[in-house]
Order: sequence, then C-alpha cells, then structure tokens
Amino acid sequence: MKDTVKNELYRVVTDSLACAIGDGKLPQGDYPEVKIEYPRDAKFGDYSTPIALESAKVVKKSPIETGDILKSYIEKYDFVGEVEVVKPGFINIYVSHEYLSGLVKDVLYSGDKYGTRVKDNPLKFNLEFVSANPTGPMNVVSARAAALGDSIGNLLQANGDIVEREFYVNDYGNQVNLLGRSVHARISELQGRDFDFPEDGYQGEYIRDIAQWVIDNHISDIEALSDEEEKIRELAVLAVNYNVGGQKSDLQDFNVEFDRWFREKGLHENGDVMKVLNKLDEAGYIYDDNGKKVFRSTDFSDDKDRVVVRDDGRPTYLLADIAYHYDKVKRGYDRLINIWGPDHHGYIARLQGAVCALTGDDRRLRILIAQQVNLVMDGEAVKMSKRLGRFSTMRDLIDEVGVDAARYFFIMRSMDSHLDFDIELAKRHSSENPVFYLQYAHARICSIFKEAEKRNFIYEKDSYDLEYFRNEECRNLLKMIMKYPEEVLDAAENFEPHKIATYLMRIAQFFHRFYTEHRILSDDTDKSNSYLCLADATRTVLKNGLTLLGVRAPESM
RNA sequence: GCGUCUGUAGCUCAGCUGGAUAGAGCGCCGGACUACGAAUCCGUAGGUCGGGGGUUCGAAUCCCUCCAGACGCGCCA
Repeated sequence: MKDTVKNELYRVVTDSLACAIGDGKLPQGDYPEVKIEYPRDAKFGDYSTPIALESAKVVKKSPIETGDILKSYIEKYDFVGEVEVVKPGFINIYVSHEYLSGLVKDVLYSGDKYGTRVKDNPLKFNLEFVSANPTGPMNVVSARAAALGDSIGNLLQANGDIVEREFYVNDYGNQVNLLGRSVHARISELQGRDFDFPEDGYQGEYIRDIAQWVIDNHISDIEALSDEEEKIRELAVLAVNYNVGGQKSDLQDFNVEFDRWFREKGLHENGDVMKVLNKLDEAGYIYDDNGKKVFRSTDFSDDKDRVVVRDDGRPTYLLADIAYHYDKVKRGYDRLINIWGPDHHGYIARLQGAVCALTGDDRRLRILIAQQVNLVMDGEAVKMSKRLGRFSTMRDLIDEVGVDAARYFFIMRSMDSHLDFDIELAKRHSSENPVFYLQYAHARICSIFKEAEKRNFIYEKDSYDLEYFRNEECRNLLKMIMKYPEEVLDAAENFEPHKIATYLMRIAQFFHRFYTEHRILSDDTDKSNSYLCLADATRTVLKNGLTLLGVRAPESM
C-alpha cells in the first residue's frame, strides 16, 4: 500500500458505495462526499465514516440498513479487519492485526523515509519567512516565524514537494538611511567628537557595537570619503551587512538555513520596480491622482486604493514589494507562501491583489500570519520595548532556553494563537517540560537497545511474531505508527506544524505506557525481539517527527 | 469607527472543511520502583466550550448579534 491508510480507506468506501449502487442495492443519486474520520473513542474503531448517516436523504433507507449494505463490500479488502455498523448509522472500521503488525517492518526498512512520500509531479514552493529588517537583531516574533517557516518547509518536503526558503532583506529606504546616521553618530561619540544623534535614530546598544566594528575594520575607507552624506550611505551599507550577517548566524544556530537572501536594493537598481508599475498600468490597474500613481487595490477587496509612486516620483514600499513578488512569479514557483507577523495583516489584501492582477491567479500567493509572542516569566509578561533599546532578542532566547525547547515551544501551538512563551518552563529539565517528555521517550528506547547489547542480545529487526502484539498497549502504539504519515500529510497541506507536536506527545505517551506494562527484555527471546522491533519502529517515528520540528532526538539525556 | 486573531478545566492550549459521552499537558490530591532510565506510569477531582439568537437528524465547530482581550488601520519599511 503506497498511500496512507486513511486515503486508502477513502477509496475503499467510495468504491464500495459505487459497487453497491452498480449492483442495485442502493439507488442512484447525488451522494455526499465520503468522509473518513478518527473516532473519538477506540471502541468506535480505528477509522469511521458517517456516509450512511449523511446519505439518508438520498437512499431513503435507515442509515443502519445502508451501513449494513456497505459493510459487506468494505470488509472484503485485505487490510480491513472488523467492520461494525452502530446506532445512529456510523460505519466503524478496524484495521486488521496482520496489516497493523506488518507496518513495523515497513517502518524499520523505510527508516528516515517513513512518513515521507515521492510525488510524480511535485509542486515548487517558495517559502518566504522571517524577513526581519536589517536594522538590528531579530526579536522573538522573528524566532517564532523562523521555527514555523522552517518546519513548514520540512513538512512540504516530506510531502514530496520542492521548497526554497527565502529571506527578503529590506536594505533600501528611510530606515536604512537612519541606520547609517545612527552609526555615524555613535562613531563620532566613540571617537570623542561632538555628535547629534538623529531624532528617530536607533537607540539600541548594538549600534555602538556596529560603530566599534566599523572603527576597527573600515574606518579608513569611511574617512577617505569627503562628503558627509556619502559617508552615511557607506555606513548604512556596512551596517546592513553587519546586521544581516548576525541574522544569518543567529538563524543558523537556530537550525534554520535559507536558500536565498534577496536584497530589495537590487530591484531598485535594475529597474524592476518601475517595470512592474508599467505592467500594472498596462493591465489597467493604475491611475493618476495629483501626480501620484495609485494601484486600484479595491478591485481586490482592499479597503482603499494604494499609492505606489509618490508625486516626487519615488516608489513606495508597496511597489517594491510587488516587484519582488513578481520576480518570484517569474522564477516559476507553483505556490508562494509568506509568513508574516500580526502587524502586517492589513497589508495582505493589497499585495495579494497585486499578485492576482499580475498573474490572474488569486491563489498563487498565500500569506500566513504568525501571531504574537508574549514572553512570560514567573507568571508575568516580560515587556519588550524596542524604543527603550531594551528588548529580548532571538539570540537571548536561544542562549537562555536552548534551541530544542525554543523551537518546540514556538511550534507546539497553532500559529493563530497568541503564544505565551513561558521561559521558566522551557528552561526546566523536568517532566513539566513537554519537549523533555518527547526526548526522554526517544532516549529511553535507545537506552533499552544499549541494555540489550550489554546483555549480548542479538537484535534482528526482521523478525517478530505479531501474536505478541495482541494487547491494548501494543495495538495503540501500532495505530499511532500507522497514523504518522497521515499526520504529516495533514500538517503539510494545512501548514500546521503544531499538529506534529500534538501527535508526538500522544505517541510518546503510548510508548511510555507500553513500557510500563510490558517488559521488553526478558528470558523469552522471541518476545524480546518482537518488542524491540516495536520499540525500534516507535523510535524511528519519534526521530522523524522531531526532525520535522527541528528538535533533536537525543540517544541519552 | 473599520479590519485581523483570540475567548474551551485553576494555568497553557488541542479539538473548529458539523458527527458518537468535550480532550491533553502542567498544577492539585491519592497511589506504583529487589527487574530494560520513576526525566516514567496509574487513578480522583475539575468545564453553562465568553453571552444570546439562528441553520438541522446532530453545533465547541457554520451564520447573525452582543461582550471581552491582543494587534493593526501611512505617500514607514
């Protein structure tokens, strides 16, 4: 079976329905779409479908009757075990023990490929995330975006698609100029000269670090310039490179690697920004308003039209961003995915509108909003104030709680939820900390294998007897192992990595329960080997899942 | 005023393309190690799913409305 059990079951039920109709046992008609669900309770089967219930109006029989008819078709398939039709009309389906047990071998042979698939026609994704301004260190919202974006990329790749991770560097415009001025002032200060700090300049201490770095490495180049504005421009370039370098290394330390760092400046220099204006103009989406060029974004359900060129001829940020996204379009991706912070949600309509205007495809660009992060310590919110130059950076956070805990905490909640990040909890190396719970399950399995080795036990991963698996704890574990590829598929299609985190908690829980109830290493060699196989398969799934989240699976802790 | 997100157990949150008796972790209380890691496991208590309407066989889930919180509403980037 190549597809997931759930998808396979969808076909089974769909085919069964078609056959029943073909055989005249059910009437022709407009049937609802078949749904395969996970029942709340294990006593309602491994999978369940409400199709008999939902097609009551078409069939004009009681759902139980319809269910019984369908049951006779469904249970013919090999991997299907018991099929039950119960009270309101649900059809509950159990997977056969033979199939379930057979999975262990699949997992062990697939290894790190288990839960991934290969597509004949993969989609090419461009995934843009973080894209923090190059004016300083990244904050914790960027960290959340980094964790989410990277894991979504991993999920899409596991799902057989092609992903390019991209970081957009806004190295153009006012803020960069202001950065240059701020550094300029700090250099004067460090050199003991008079200086005027720019009114809205960047206050952070890191500006002094940059100034010192310039003094140590590039001061002669700067002093060689006679013009003040020219110096500031050059300092801005240096400062941007310094900051981008810092961002790059912070992200690397966070286990996040980008394929491309795209510079906004290039778009202005090579004329792409103005070219895209013409393109929009030709399509009839630009009009003139007192010398300003305005994009008719209200055609795409924006509240108001947006200025793209000021009356002095300078393009706005939006126009550059449109040019950037048009560049992505030209690079030939099937899907463009952006992850933004919550402060940009008002920007979605205009940019999506522009991409739609340029491509005629209103689904090409998908923008995901990662909600805000509140750092919590001792039950109280930790204030982050960039204005005061006193803020918790991504670097601080990683240094404080470690990569594994940080990545897990950012991912364990849905990105729509406003996350309370409990720093104390994340730091705690104990059972209260969910990331350690998962890692412990993995380490525990590794430890059992070490123990087996110590006892000179020869482990054969091929050989197990499925009779040993006929108990609740084993079957629960087997079912979770079976579901893993379905969870990956679901999480990838919906861009929801937190589902993997939730899933991993459950499988870890089932493993610990299995471990408590059943002695893995015993005098019974066959039994020991069978249980080792099951533990090994569990370990594989834990490791694969943790890897998707960018969290390590340690062999000991 | 408009928009986005959120409101589910004491806390942090799953569940939301409508399905069966509303879940998890932590916390609380009570149990379980002469054996593979007790960084674990088992059990008890704890909920008008923010309020109110509606849609239907069926609603935490969909629609309307109200309340509360966070964040946005630039010719900044």
